[in-house]
Amino acid sequence: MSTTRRKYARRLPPEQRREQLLDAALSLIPAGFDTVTMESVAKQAQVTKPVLYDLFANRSELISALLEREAGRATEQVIAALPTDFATRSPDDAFADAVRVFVNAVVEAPDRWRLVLLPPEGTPREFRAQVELVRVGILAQIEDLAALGLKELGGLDDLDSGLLGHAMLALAEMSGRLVLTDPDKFTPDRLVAFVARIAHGLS
Amino acid sequence: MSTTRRKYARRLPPEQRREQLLDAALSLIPAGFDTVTMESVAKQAQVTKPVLYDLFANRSELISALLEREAGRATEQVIAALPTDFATRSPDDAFADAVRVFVNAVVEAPDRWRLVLLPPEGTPREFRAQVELVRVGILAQIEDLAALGLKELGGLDDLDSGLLGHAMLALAEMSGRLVLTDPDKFTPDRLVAFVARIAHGLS
DNA sequence: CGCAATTACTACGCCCGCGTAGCTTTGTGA
DNA sequence: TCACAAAGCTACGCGGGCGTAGTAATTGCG
Repeated sequence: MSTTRRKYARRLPPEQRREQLLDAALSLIPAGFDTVTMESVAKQAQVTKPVLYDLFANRSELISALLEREAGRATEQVIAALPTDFATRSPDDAFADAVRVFVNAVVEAPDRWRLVLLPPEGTPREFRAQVELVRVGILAQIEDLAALGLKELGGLDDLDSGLLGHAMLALAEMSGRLVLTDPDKFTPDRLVAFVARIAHGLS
Repeated sequence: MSTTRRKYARRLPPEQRREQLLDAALSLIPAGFDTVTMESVAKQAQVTKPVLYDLFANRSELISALLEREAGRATEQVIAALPTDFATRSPDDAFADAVRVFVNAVVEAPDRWRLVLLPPEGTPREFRAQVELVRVGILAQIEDLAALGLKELGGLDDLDSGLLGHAMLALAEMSGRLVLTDPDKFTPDRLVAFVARIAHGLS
């Protein structure tokens, strides 16, 4: 019973192998994080475990590296969405625009954003912490912007500025989720129009 | 080396044992769902595995029973929060009141609601599905109410009624999350005042 | 063309959670 | 009081994911 030897996988330099392994892992996530085992990733990448262990010390490191990569890319997209000026537009238009850019980012990289907005089963604590961290950063920026906007508009002293940022973020996230779960019904345009209407109602 | 025999646990009728085991499981959840193993639950309840297996066929059934119990209790609380009439109050007041009742429910059973609003690591697909189902039901009710409210107020044709319900739910959930994570800063009163202000702004 | 470095593979051992077979204690009612 | 049903317990086998020690194929460079 000569155990048939497996065909050698194509040799790859570590850099490339690393990316390929992360891609393999990413592709498994939709089925739930628990299915992202060292075994399954190796299999998915058509490679054996020791190869995986050459590049990532253990499961934790693999997951961590994967999430770092994706979170980084996601963050960049959000940063791009945040308005920085009120010179040209009124604050509520600025908010609507930010939501527009954000929703478009979601539409363009749905898999990535599903990870953030609708995390699958078994999402590691670590990742949620990372997302939360980014969220807090974003929130701070939104709050600054909101404060600026309020000052510019004036006379909205009855609006709780400490909650406004949270609400804006909540609405943006709601929009992102809706466009992910039901893109036909909830188009970017429709969502943006709605949040614009809400923002407008406030002033 | 006579293996010292463990002291017999107090004998309990199945009904009672069942509840106790579910309580034990519930108490483990904050540390993440993965830590809710048959072993850990048995240990927590000061009982051995076969006892557990007498009452729950397998891990899946245990978790399922636990979630069913908690989801049921949570649902009752929400149903109670929903307004049913507009006779006495204006629609935006009705919404604010609903949020008030809801936030109070969260404050009164934080562990339960943390499970729903801030699910811990390893939350089973099954539970998320269950929550989602309830959510959809609630959403439908909210949408009905919102439609009714809009009709009553009249002249708000520019407001996207298909999104209003989602937004209301999103704000309510945001409120629940905030009161869970930072109860000192975000008191029920403050949260309610804020959503009331938003609702008011719309009309 | 052959050899050394690099990359990949085989084959284990370990641990831990699941689930079960079969025995032991408790405590109630006849 | 004691028998026997109900409730618990011990002790194991299985499977699967983790991580590693040692070996084999590939490939590029002289």
